[in-house]
Amino acid sequence: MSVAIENFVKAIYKNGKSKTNNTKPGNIAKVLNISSAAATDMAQKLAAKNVVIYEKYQPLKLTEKGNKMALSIVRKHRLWESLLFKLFDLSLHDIHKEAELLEHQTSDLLAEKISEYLGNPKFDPHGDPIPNADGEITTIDTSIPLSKAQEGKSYIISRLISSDKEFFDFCSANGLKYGNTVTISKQFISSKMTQISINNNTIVLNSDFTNIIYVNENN
Amino acid sequence: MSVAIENFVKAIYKNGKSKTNNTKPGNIAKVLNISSAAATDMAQKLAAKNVVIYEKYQPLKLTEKGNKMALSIVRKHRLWESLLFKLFDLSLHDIHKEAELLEHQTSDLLAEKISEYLGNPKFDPHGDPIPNADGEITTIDTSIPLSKAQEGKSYIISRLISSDKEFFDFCSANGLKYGNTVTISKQFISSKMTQISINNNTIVLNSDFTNIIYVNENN
DNA sequence: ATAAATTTTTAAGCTTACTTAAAAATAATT
DNA sequence: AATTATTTTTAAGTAAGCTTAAAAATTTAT
Ligand SMILES: [Mn+2]
Ligand SMILES: [Mn+2]
Ligand SMILES: [Mn+2]
Ligand SMILES: [Mn+2]
Repeated sequence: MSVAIENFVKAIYKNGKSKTNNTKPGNIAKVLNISSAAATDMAQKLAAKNVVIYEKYQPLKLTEKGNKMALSIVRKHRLWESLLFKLFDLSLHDIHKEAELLEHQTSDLLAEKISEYLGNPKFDPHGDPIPNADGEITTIDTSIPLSKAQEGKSYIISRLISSDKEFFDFCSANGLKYGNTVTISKQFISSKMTQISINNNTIVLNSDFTNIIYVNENN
Repeated sequence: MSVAIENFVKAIYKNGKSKTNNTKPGNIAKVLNISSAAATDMAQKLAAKNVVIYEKYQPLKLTEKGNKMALSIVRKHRLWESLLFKLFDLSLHDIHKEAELLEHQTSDLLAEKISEYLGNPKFDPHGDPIPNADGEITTIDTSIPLSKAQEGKSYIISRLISSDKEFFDFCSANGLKYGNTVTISKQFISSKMTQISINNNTIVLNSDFTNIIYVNENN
């Protein structure tokens, strides 16, 4: 399967999981920066290959085969991110960009070696779960967005759901990183802002940020 | 530049260096497993891009630009081989196969990070020199093939010039590996065989092998 | 030097992955 | 419910990177 197909299938998978949940060709096209026409075309070709279920004007769905494909690519992506993050001094944004390419040129054997080397990690540096070699995600995600965290409580950062450079730069500059502890000092309900305390600093975040920073309770 | 172009340019570079020294389209085609027609076609396109000098029926030559390209890809290939060999339990044949793909999806930034992580190595696990970031090979290769080594002398293995799985399997099974010491017990001139001693074992190698195993004098 | 064999080039055609422009269907608004 | 706006699909076309088959040039052998 080509790089174009792999990215297409992965985009359907990811958009199916995200809360917008829009897997129509037009949306996939937007994500991949191609025309809707190209996306429709690809969808029809993948339907013939039994990777996608295509019905005119309907959202795209992955077949069992398509789902396996997507999870295999996601696994490779997240393993690469984990390895690059561990070995090199690179930002979350940079490792994501590199992994976006490397994921398509990685044999199953190499993926196993990377996983083994890292001690078969269950999460990547963004906090995203890494599917196992059978394409299964066994972990259960109990995390909530910062916007829903309780005032006064302490949490551990579990996910940074983004691929935006500026966001990651901001996070990195302020200690907002997987595994670090934050305390919610105030939730400004009407203005949808959240005031947190991290590393003895106080930061007020708007909802753009508090909706993509996920945390787990700190027990 | 596409993967096809990068592999093409690299093939011209490598064939220009090898002793057969045949960079005509037909030979490049054979190396890349494509038709001669495809190779001629590509040569003409790359001439238009100022990467290759193309004259009908003549060997292909790289321009300065093409040479830089080739060295950049070779650098990435050899850095990947070095990294994979260091981190994982993979054969020389396997790391070569993986590097053949990864080399095309590696930013200059990532290449720098890999190089730095490895302590800016000058040779890869096959003993091939790694060009620096400016595309220069600064080391001088003083090694000679085992077939030309002197009876009774001791040498250090410096290069294994091949990409054949069976060859690497044989080498690995017999301790024939970059950096190891061999002693030449006998050169059978007329039959072109060489008897060596390595790890207290005696092995007789034919010229297929002694021409691709290179060594340096052990001072 | 000629003829035969081999290699290279040209020509025509295919698939993949795109594009833009128009037509058709769906979704939103009044 | 009808109109309008938006989205999706179809249609036609392009570039890259291949293929095979035939023509042209070079190389080798006689
Ligand atoms: Mn990522
Ligand atoms: Mn990708
Ligand atoms: Mn190699
Ligand atoms: Mn390659």
